Amino acid sequence: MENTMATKAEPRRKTRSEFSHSKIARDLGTAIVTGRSEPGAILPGEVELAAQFGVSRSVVREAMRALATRGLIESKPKIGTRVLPREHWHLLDPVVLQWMFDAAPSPKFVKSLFELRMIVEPAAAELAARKKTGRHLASMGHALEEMARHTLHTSEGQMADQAFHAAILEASDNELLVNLSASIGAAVRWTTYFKFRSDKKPRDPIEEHRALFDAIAQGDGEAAREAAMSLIGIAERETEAALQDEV
Amino acid sequence: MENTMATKAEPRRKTRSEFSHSKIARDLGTAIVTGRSEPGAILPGEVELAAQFGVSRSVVREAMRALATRGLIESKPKIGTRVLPREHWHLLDPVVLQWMFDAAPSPKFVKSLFELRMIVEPAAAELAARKKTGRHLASMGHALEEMARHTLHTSEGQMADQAFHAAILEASDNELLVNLSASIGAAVRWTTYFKFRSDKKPRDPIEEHRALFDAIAQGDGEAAREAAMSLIGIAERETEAALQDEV
DNA sequence: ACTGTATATTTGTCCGACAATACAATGTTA
DNA sequence: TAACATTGTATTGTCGGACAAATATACAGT
Repeated sequence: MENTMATKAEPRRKTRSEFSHSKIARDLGTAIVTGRSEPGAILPGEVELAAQFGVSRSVVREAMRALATRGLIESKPKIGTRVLPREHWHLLDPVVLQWMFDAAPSPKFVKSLFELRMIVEPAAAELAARKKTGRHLASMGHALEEMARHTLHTSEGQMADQAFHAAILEASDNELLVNLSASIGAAVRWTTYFKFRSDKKPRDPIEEHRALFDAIAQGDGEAAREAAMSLIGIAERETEAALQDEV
Repeated sequence: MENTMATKAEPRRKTRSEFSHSKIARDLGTAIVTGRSEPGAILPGEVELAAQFGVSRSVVREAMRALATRGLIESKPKIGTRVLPREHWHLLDPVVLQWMFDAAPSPKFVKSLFELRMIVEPAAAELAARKKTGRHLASMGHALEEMARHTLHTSEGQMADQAFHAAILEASDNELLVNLSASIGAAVRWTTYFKFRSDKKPRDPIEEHRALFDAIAQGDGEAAREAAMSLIGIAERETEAALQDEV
């Protein structure tokens, strides 16, 4: 979605020039989720914001609409635009999640997120072990090979990692699980990939991935569940390390 | 949120006059989630839609922005506005979920949703049993009393039901679980409340609620998990019945 | 003290115009 | 003929100004 991924291989990947309203939504959105704009506070008026950003009021309004749709703000005539309390935020919206992780999410939030992953993803793996088809196993196997060949230090290996987990979710045959885990997994993985300082690279948990694959291939739901939990545990430790490494 | 709830008791609850862009977003959004606008199709141009709805292009654009934020559509110059394939939709967005259930969701979707609930909510109940505080138990107990007094056939009883489940989620001390389960539970419960034909009212699962409360109060995670699963099973059967009853 | 009214401020909506984009068609050249 | 460059064109993106609607605040009246 957001083209955060910088593949230096490609000569000049079409940047898909970001539109103004999108940029402004991100500016205001990150200000909110990072706490720079406190819940309950009133944002500057639309005309003032338009002046600040050097755009027309229409653009500001479209950005506002995007934020309101994500439960971050609420606008009323004569009142202005108020930052909503945190419990209204759509924290599982992929973009909101991205904004949270682009900054430094609180340890408690990270803990909550991995608590949720510990609930959902092992269950998804178990379902996948029960409902898998040959096609799913083929994509998983292929992705696993690619991961092993390129390692997670290359963008090809990272793509393969994503593909592997996406294939598991697809195999679970539950579109809601796909929706939920995909956005979470994506946000967290990109964070890990990009924020790690060069001297402490995350290791390749290739053995654990293979264990998960084998469990699913053999239809062993319980083993799949445990393998998934093991992988999430690794991811949690690495995410915490990556976030601590920031400034 | 949407004021679908018609409490005939109150004299004239402030209707909070719906804004045009919101109405148009709902019109187009329901057309998409119900399949009347097929994924891949190009919607009419903004000027044409503005004419159809009798509003200005700005209003149409704000509605579009809201839909795009929910992953339903994508707009590009010269191309137009395309309905995105289903896997892009934010199916767990409360409003999208509401739109799905305002119409007749496919049996497979309902099955997926309850599969997810069966994963998440028992886990939340288990967490609540471990992390509960006196304050949480107090609200749960109060809500339970109210439910028993008013029954689910009154709006007071329905509010109490919502409050009971909300208190459990709060007790789990995980804001992401709250976010996830709250919107799902709300959409499904409202559907059940309002779509049931008058001759087949849902029964009050007051015993099961009390069992869940007791398990949490005693800190018995396993019993809480099982009580929650039992309640979801009941809800699933009643939701299916309510949806089948539609025309 | 309370109630109703006036006002001011901010968002909501409208209109008309131009710019940017990316597909389609056409022409150009090897 | 086929690959490539150019132009055309339809649609969204952005702009600017204006008015309408809503509502908190201040004020007047009882």
